[in-house]
Amino acid sequence: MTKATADLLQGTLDMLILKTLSLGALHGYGIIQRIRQMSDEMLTVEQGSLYPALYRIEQRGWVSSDWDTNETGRRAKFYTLTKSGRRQLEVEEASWDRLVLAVTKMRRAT
Amino acid sequence: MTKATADLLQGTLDMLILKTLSLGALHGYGIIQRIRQMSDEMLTVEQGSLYPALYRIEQRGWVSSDWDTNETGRRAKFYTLTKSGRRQLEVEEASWDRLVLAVTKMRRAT
DNA sequence: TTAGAATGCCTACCCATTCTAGGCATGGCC
DNA sequence: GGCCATGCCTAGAATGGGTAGGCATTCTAA
Repeated sequence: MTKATADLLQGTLDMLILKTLSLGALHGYGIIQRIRQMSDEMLTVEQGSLYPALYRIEQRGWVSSDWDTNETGRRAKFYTLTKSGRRQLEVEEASWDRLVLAVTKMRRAT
Repeated sequence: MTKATADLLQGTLDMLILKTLSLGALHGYGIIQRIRQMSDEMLTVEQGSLYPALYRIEQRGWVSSDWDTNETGRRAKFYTLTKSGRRQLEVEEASWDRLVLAVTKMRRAT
């Protein structure tokens, strides 16, 4: 049984959430869908991973949330990236790049 | 206090170990050094991460080990990549590539 | 010569994060 | 009415990397 999507590596989810929100405020369920489509269906985030992650991220001040109504008239909790969240996104992208670079070096080594 | 090296993402260590051993058998302490130098000092694996990882990896049949003597005459436990380990390395490199690709797509998305 | 650094292996415990597997409510559609 | 999609949430398991020790041997510098 081949999985359609790879498991995330631990530590990447925050970056993906912050990146998603950097394109505009969104509610949890929508974040999952947006990550799927932005990654061409390669990444799937489980609800059981997302909601605790959102909680953590909000505690750290990287997002703020408000209950609102979406375009179809349903209540949903919208998350907005804060200034500090935007900085955090840069930090996480930088260390992601750093790791990818390091692994690339390793892969090339002989 | 800035860290000289980033923490690894959970799930990358096995790949790094297997990759290192794909260049030739080596003992634990040497694996740590080789990972450091192959990554241009960007990656540091702690002993407390490495030895349990080697144990796991050996249990899974990806490496085999033998006590031997190194070039300086000291006893050390040398790990050798098995056939199955070589396949596993390919698998892990493929899913690493897949993840990097997916994240790259996400980063480019608007 | 002797202290300490480097080499070498190992373990117990901590900690963070993701996944599995549920639960619940509402709304749209057949 | 029944089912699926949308929407939020939680408890607990599993994973795996880090911290912080312990131990023995060899090399090196004061």
